[in-house]
Order: sequence, then structure tokens, then C-alpha cells
Amino acid sequence: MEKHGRKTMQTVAERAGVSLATVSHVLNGTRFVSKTTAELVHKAVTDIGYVPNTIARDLARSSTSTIGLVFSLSVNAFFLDIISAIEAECQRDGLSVLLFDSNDDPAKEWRIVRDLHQRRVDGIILAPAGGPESAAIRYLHENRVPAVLVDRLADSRFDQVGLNNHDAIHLVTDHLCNLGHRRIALIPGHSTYTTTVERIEAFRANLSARGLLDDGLITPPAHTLQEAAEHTSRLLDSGHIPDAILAGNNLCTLGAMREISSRGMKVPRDLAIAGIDDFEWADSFEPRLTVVRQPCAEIGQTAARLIRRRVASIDAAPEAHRMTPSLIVRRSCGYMPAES
Amino acid sequence: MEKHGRKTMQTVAERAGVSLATVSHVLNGTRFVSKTTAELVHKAVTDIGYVPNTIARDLARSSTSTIGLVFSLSVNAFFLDIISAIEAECQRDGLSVLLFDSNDDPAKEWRIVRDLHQRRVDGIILAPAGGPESAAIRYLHENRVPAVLVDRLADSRFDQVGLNNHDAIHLVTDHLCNLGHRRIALIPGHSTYTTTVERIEAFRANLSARGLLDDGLITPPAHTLQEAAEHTSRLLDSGHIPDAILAGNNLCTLGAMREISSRGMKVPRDLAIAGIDDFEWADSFEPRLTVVRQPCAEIGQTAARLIRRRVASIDAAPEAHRMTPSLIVRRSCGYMPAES
DNA sequence: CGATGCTTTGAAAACGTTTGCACCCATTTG
DNA sequence: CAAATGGGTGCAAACGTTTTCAAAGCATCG
Repeated sequence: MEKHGRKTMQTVAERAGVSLATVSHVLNGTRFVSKTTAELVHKAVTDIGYVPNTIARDLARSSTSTIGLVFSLSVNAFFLDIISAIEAECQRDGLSVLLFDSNDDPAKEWRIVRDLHQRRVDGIILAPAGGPESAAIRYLHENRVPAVLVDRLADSRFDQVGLNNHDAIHLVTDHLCNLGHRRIALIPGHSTYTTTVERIEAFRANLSARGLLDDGLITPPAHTLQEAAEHTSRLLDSGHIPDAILAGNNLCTLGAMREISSRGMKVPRDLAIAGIDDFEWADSFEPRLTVVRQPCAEIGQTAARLIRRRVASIDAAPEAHRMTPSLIVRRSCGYMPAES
Repeated sequence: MEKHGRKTMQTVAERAGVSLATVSHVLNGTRFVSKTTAELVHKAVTDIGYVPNTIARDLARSSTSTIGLVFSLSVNAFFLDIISAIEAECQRDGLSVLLFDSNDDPAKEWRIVRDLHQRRVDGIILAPAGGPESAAIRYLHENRVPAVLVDRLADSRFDQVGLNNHDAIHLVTDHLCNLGHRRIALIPGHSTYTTTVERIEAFRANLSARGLLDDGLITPPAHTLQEAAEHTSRLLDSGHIPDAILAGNNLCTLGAMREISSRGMKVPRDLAIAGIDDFEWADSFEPRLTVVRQPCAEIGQTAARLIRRRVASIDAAPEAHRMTPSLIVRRSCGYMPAES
């Protein structure tokens, strides 16, 4: 371990008595170097404690082999599973991953996206906080940055991967109805997501087909946990309260439960509740939530695959992928009648 | 918006009819430029859609103004609050933040730290997964990378900021004892953290002073949620089960609850439980956990402050900060007797 | 013995910025 | 009127790599 002066490849080269080029080639395995010189170089590297400089390398290569991830980590724990899958997939491809937390704040999201682009990442995978009008989306499009949208499908000009919302809603409303619930309320998620639009649509279609549709039971979209709680409150204060609440995403689930709980109501005794998006602890705490689960690993893998393709050919036609949800039946909707 | 050729400052300079240097100075505000030329430059920039290249800039400046964050996002939701605070603080200082998820995997942690160093971040803030022997910690020390350790205080050669574990344990054991619990079990967290050692120490001291210490009620450290569940299981199968369990961190809390719940036991009816680390949903689900809460914002701010200082003077004497915990009394330990 | 081919290596031009130094011109000053 | 001042700008050398082009050494062959 030397004292401390900037160690560059030049230092290594001198120490090993070879040229700069040779050091580079040894380190990258990018052309044949005789065994003896290679060893000389390696020895020099460890002797002086040389650490490669990614910045210089990226500049010279005009490529970073890095993709940027922009998610809202705060409430959406399941994003972490998606991220893990993306990372695993990218690592296999020799790609680095830069993670950023957008906090679901469109302004912050935009700053992150711009920063990422200035850092010259090869591509960006984004769970957009805003709709097609959002600054981030516009930026990505105008600058032709290779990008993939996840979960909230905001804009069909991009590659997208998310849940099959139609199936998700049907899975859970069918379940609710089978258990005998009639007055089913919906608290939809963020209003600008097409995801939300689709879920509302599917919900109305399903209930309407059963003659159960009551638009008074569909609250306005909830953008925050607080808003979800407020909508729930209004629902419970209304003339005839619902006998089941379907929460459009985990933020809504948490908001609704907060309100229900603070009123001292019990689930499923006083009210059924079901959500979209699972929680790790859902099996251990009461009420044990019945939820629709997303195939996170699959979503992540697909996103990774799409971004690679997009990086390779920026002009390919955009693809949209819908993954199959599954229903996790627990106890928050009442007891399941025995199958006959 | 032009078709698509690499736009560099040179392009801008030609378009504006000025020199490369002037463009740079205009963009950075780094020396006076006459208003008219400045406007010329700005116009050229938007005309051709120039996007600055962070890589080249960092290389030329030999500095990235970036700090790396290495946390385990998966289980430790409260890390997100710490991260938010760090980000806010760094933004105020014009520093970028690169976030990485270590998954509490020492090997991955090491890879990340090395990658960050190769990217030439100014400093690293780390919630170490391993102890002082871990590859990451060793790497940081050997390469003299400015670093701050958070939460799990692994090595006194570094700046550190975490919880005052002594106070935390006393807060919650006192509470438990006041409620009449005698047989209090402890499920400690990851064994290599000094945090864990301190918590066990404080726990033993407190109970011992009350003549309540029973080493049979202290399980081995739990490294995963699964292990925590197993330790709980063993505890409950033992001859005389505890009347209260204190979980050393949120992973332990979740593991313990999983087991308790799967046995159909009710908290606090059959058993009291208290944890260290709060959950956002803890108020809405049963049992409503009584926990010790960390001052996340404060921890984050301190970490940011420390890393700045460390970056400025690599050889300053390391500081260790212990933040004051607070007890959040809910219902999982039984009902609080009225204060007299 | 000169030409040919193979193996191994080096020199130097990128990559896109920042920044120290010097320059030019117009104005003020002695 | 020459010299000093100062506002505004440009040149070119870094920054630490990658990579193209070509050369040097050496044996083989006709």
C-alpha cells in the first residue's frame, strides 16, 4: 500500500515496464498478451494498489454499460422485488444498475431522468409518477432516450410491462361476489396512470354485468395514503356503507385500513377489504389481507429484456406486456365457503 | 430538435460563434460573460438540444460531486426515511446521490463498494451487512475511501451514526416490566453488528438489575426472517414460555410475529411483543406493535454532515454519534396502566 | 539472403469537458 | 500621447482511459 498519489494506468505501465496500451489490454482481456507480461502487469497493479477509473473508461468507450432505475421506493415494497429481478438480469449481461427513488414526485422524477441522461446511461427503466404529460415522459421522448415503463403504463410510445389489470380486477371482484358481498366499493389509485383507468373500467364492467354497479361506491382516485384514508372515511360516513372495499393499490389498502382501524371497526366482521399488491407481513397481522399479487420477478425480467432490446435498436416498435396476476386468499373478505 | 448526431459543446460553440471555453463558462456561470454572448450560447444550446455530458465533466474536474449510498432496502423500510434525509441534505450541498441495494449480502455489498470507488464517488454512506472483517469494510479502509457507517456500527475506525442502543433497550424493557412482565425473551439481530452486541449487553444489564435475567430466554442472533421465526418457535416450545418477547430489529419482529401468528396465538393476550424499529402500518393492523422508533431524519442528516466533513478531511478523527430513541406505546404489550 | 508471415508490443489520437494563461480592445490616467 | 487598467474572450493543456494503426522481432521458406 503506497502513501497516496493518484494511481493511473500510466503508473502501472511504468512499474511493469510496459506500455499504457498493454496494461489496458491485460486488464480488459481485449487482446493477447504474453503470459509473462500479463503477470508483470498484474503484479504492478496489486503492488501499487491501482483502481481502474470508470469515468475515464466510459468516456473513452463512449458508453457506460449502465442502466438507470427510477422507482418510488417509499410505499411500494413490491418494487423492490422487481428491482432485484432487474438487477439480477442486468448483471448477467454485464450491465450496471443505478437506482433512484422518485418518491412519486413528478418534479423529482424529472430531475432524476435528466441527471441519468446526462450521465449517459444506456437506458432507463421507470415506474412513472405522472401521466403522458409529465415532464419526465416528455423529456425521455424528446431526447429519444431508450426507456421502459413499468407498472404504471403511461404512454404507448414506450415499451411497457405491467399487470393485466383486467384479470386482476376480475379475480378479486369474483372472489368478493362469491363470498356474498353486494355493495363493493373501489378506491382507485393515482388518477393519471392508465393502470388506474383500466382498473376502474374493469371494475365497472364486472359489477355492471352482475347488476351490482353503484357509482357512488367508486371514490375519486387517491394520490396519497392520506387521501385514501379520507375517501374511506367519506365512504363510511355515507348513508349506506359498503360491505366490501377494494383498494386499487397498496397505498390505498394502507390508507383504507388506517381509517377503518381508527374507527375501531373490525375486518372482516364489519367490512371486507381486498387489495392489489401483496405485503410480506400480510400473513402475520390481522386482518390477514386477501390480495392480488403481481409476478414481480417476471415483470423485472421482462423489463430488463425490453430495455436491452430498446438500447440495441432505438427505433423498434414499442411492446406492451401484461403479466398474469394471482389471487392470494386470506381472511380479510370473510371465510371462503367450502368448494362443492 | 435535430435529427441525431452527438451534440457536444463544440457544436454549441460553432453554432453560437464563440469558443468552447465560453460555452463552458456560460453553462457553469464560472466566469463573467457579456449578456449578449450568453444569450447566444443559450439559444444555441436549446436550438440543437445539447445535453451536457457528466462523464466528461467529472473527468476534467477530477471529481464527481457524488456520494454513494449502500443500504439493504428489502426489510428495513425505515432505511428509506434515512435515505430521504440524506438525499435532501446532499441536494442542498449540490451533491448527487447514487443508491444501491446490498440485500444484506456481504459479497454483493463488497461488489457495490468497489464499483462505487471505481466510479470515483466522493464518499460512501453504508449500512454494513458484515462486521469489521467484511470485505467491504476492509476495502474501504485499505483504499482510504471516505465513508460513514450507519445503523450497524461495525468499526470504530470509521465515522458512525446510529441509535443509542442502551437507551433503546432500557426504554422498552422498563415498559415491559412496568406492565408486569417477568419472563422477557430477547431475539437479537445480526450477530456481527456491534449494535446487536450492545443491545444484548444492555438487555442483560437491565434484567439482571431487576433479578429477572434468564439466559435461556435469550435466543441466538437471527440473521434472517426465517431464523427469527425458528428461534421464536423454539422459545414457544420450551418448558416455560416467556410472557414477553423483545425483538432486536424489524426483521426479528416480523419473524417472531410470523411464528406466533401461525400458531394461532394472540398478542397481547397470550404473549406480549415489542420491537425495535417502527412500521408505517403498525397503527392499522393487529397486534398494534409497541416499538422503539429511531429518529431517521436526524440520523440521515448526521450521516450527510459526517460524510461531507470526511470528504473534506480524510484524516480527521472518526466520530461516533448515538441518536436518542423514543418509545411508541401501542397495544402489543398489554394495556398501559393509568399513570398515577 | 530477402521476402513472408506470425506474435507481441507501442505511439498517439480520440472521448467531451474544465481551466490556467494570455490576448485584444477600449477606456482612463499621468 | 504613451502607458496603465480592466472587461471580455480564446487557445490549448489537462483529466485517465480505449483503440487504431503500425512497427519490431523472429523464424520459416524459396
